[in-house]
Amino acid sequence: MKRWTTGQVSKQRNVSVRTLRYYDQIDLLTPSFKEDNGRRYYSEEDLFKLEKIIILKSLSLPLENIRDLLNKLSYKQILISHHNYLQDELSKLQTSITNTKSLINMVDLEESLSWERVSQLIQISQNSSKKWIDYFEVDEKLLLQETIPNLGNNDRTTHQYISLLRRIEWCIKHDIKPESNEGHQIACELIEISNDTFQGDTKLMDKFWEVRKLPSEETGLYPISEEVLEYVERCIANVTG
Amino acid sequence: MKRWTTGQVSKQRNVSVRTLRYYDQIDLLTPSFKEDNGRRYYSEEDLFKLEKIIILKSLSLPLENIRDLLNKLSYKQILISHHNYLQDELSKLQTSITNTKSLINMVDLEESLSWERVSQLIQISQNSSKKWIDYFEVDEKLLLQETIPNLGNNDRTTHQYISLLRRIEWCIKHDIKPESNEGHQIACELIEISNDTFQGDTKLMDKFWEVRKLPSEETGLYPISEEVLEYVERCIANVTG
DNA sequence: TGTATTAGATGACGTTACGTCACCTGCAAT
DNA sequence: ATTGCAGGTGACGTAACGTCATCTAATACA
Repeated sequence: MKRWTTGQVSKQRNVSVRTLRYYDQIDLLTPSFKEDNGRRYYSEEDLFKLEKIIILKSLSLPLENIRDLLNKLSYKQILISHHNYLQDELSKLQTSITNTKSLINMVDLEESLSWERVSQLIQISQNSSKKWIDYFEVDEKLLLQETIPNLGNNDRTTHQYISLLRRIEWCIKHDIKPESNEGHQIACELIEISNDTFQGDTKLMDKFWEVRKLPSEETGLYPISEEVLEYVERCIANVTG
Repeated sequence: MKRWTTGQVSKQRNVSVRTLRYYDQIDLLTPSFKEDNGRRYYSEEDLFKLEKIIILKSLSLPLENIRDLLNKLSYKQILISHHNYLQDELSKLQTSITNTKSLINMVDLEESLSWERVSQLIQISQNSSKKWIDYFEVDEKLLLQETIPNLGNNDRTTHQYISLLRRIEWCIKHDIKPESNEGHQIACELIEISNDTFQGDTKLMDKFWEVRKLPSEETGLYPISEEVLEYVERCIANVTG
């Protein structure tokens, strides 16, 4: 029967010798053989046990709990809970990534970050976003998912869309009416982008703007103030009406 | 101007009050206002700083290092490194998931697991010992390396860059011309490293050196003096021209 | 207005999962 | 014979807080 020393196990399983000694000390993994000279020798079974420990540890389970669990759980049970854990982490990671992308875009697009905006964005992504899409029908979803700028994207449309929002904010700040030339210009560009996005489906477009008006905590969309939304409505009404 | 107490920040950003006090204690995040009664009040700026800290911490960067470079890195640089990190985690997770799945299948199919098989599978997913610094760009590494002494960074390229810069400074001090033998040698090594770094992308390489000419407060990069830059240009021109 | 209930502050000690250090031992190799 | 490892045993150190006990000021409410 094969036996391994601490050093060999250490190299093989990428844990420190100290760790092995520690595990022995706290009675988590005691090597099957211990000779008079005090040396530790690990059996194949021990290695499996170590592997179990490593997996359970990766679930951020404290060693004390692992010790209690080790003999009660089968390898399969452990693997399955590990798998579930990984899946959880995966979805967390994915929202984290979109979130980070959004922030990067925000830094790019806004000259000065306001805490309010950033914190809104962070908050939204903390309670699992992506809810806005639930307001739509299956077939509508397909189109939207691909085309709606969600700030996590780096595409041109997103940038255009956001720079338009910035321009609107600027207009509001400088008291330039939606009925002015600038407002007209903005409306035209908005319509162009929208046509692009919704591929001429005006009904869907209207519905989208309805959803837009809901609070962003609910929809998980990039937060747009009431003022801006009103401006959009008015300048578009001015053009199309 | 808005101010937040420890409790409010704690709830908002999901960190414990103890943590905030600790960060104050170690001079990592000292609240902008501290009243006679001893209470801590955080400003908007403080919140941004906290957010930066949280992100850098997620790269498993020790708090001490975070303190040293918090002011030297822009929000965007931090976000991008974070993004790199997340991408890395994602691919690690994905392989981890696949491996776990196949292990579960193995347990299902073979009544007895052989250690050899299992260990093969697990070994693959382990060896990526990236350090936090690896999530930054080449040029940012220079800054980091300089800011945080004894970084223990094994990145050969960064070391080469720094030692070359030292050599150039030495040459300037001792009035050794870029057209000299030593200058020639330096140029050759520079070109070699650059080729390595940018993998033959000369455009990117040019841009790299262009950016270097801007003041470092603007770029947030490792400051290289005019003299050194000129030396670089001259000795490279001497070789390639 | 007085009082009860918090929210906040300050030490001080505890915690986890090891790292690190000093020093000792048995054994194979030169 | 000695030298160089690979192994061992305490003992202390560490990071990033958690968790008391105790005190004080701010706020809520009767």
